[in-house]
Amino acid sequence: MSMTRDTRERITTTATTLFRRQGWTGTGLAQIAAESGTGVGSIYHFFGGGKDALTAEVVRDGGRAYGAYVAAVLADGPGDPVDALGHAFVRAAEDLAASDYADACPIATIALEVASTHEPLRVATAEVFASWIEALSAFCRGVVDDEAEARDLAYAVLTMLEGAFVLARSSRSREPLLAAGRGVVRLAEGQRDRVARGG
Amino acid sequence: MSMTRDTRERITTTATTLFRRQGWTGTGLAQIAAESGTGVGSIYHFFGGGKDALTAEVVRDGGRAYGAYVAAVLADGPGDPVDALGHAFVRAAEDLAASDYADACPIATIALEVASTHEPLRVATAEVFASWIEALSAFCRGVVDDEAEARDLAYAVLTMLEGAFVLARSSRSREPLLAAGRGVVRLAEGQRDRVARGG
DNA sequence: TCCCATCTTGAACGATCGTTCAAGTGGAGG
DNA sequence: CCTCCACTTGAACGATCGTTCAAGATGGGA
Repeated sequence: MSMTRDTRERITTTATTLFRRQGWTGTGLAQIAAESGTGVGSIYHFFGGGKDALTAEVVRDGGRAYGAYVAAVLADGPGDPVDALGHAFVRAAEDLAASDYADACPIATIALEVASTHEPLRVATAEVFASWIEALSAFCRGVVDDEAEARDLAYAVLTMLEGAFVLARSSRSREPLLAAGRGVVRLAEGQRDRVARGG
Repeated sequence: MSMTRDTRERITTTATTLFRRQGWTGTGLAQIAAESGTGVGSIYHFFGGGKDALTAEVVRDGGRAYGAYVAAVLADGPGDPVDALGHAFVRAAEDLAASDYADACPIATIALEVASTHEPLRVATAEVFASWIEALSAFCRGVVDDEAEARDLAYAVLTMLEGAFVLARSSRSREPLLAAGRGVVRLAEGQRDRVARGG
């Protein structure tokens, strides 16, 4: 019974990795079980709802973990929030290249696959994105005080990160992430200047 | 024999639609054949390489068609290039909502699915993205004269569009595209100002 | 008219999909 | 020690996957 925690955790972390790299429909439960060192029956023991239930937990937990990771990168970065944003994109580029361009956003691929085909999972991904926007909006208040403008900046940061992940994985290059990072810095800097000048 | 052109075209357009909505691994040849009004054998008649060959053509043709569509939207929009960019995001939001949040980028989902699993198709998606960056860079030269800065702006525009598509389809909302559009306008305006002021 | 290349059809193949379930394992609590 | 239950195992199910192929339909050129 001491293995309970381990097995369940191995299943979710393995599923997170495989969904991220191969997509949701492209990953079978047999592969998840095999790479977790267990059998398909154990997946159904812990996740009575089958693949859907496992995926829902992977989306929620993966989303929470990745949000915490990004928050940590922003907090550990340069003190100036604009520089911290730029730094985060450089880190993202390094991390992605280090994983051989495999491990980017843990839910983006799933989100696109289920958006028009699986309503409960679509909602799960939407909730994660919404929580990220919320957290990023709060951070962006350190750049622009206006709430609506901070939220727009948060959308700009997250959409550029997600889009850059797509281009970077496709081209196996850091350049999209680095270019997006420069864009974020210019945009945030411009917003700060605009406010400082009373715009 | 007069149906030849029609059948082949019906197959590719059906595949383009289904891949875009359900993903690549999530779409079977049987469904493509059925919704094309033909049989699986006909797919193999026109695409000897099977699903891979069909997908490669869908990626290339879909990428070319979508690039042309975006170019047309930019050309038909406001004369000022910055306003045209903003207008394009509004149009993208309207188009996406009109398709019930199903039809966004024709190759993004495929790109994420194959990036780490299918090298030939990964290269095909990368070439499409590269061609879009090339075209967008040329357009952005109308905003900033410096080639490197125009290219960075092009990366910002494309990554924001792709990322906003992910968030918009997931949340079934125009807001990510509209917010990204405002961000693009602010960024491009800032770049233009910076150059005008001799920055 | 007949030929033949082009195109269509649908059955069949082995593999894998998500799911179910019966049988077994093993360690904590009485 | 024995019971009990959480946990594991792996075989089996029907459905669908991508692919192959033999056989039939079609229609313009000799």
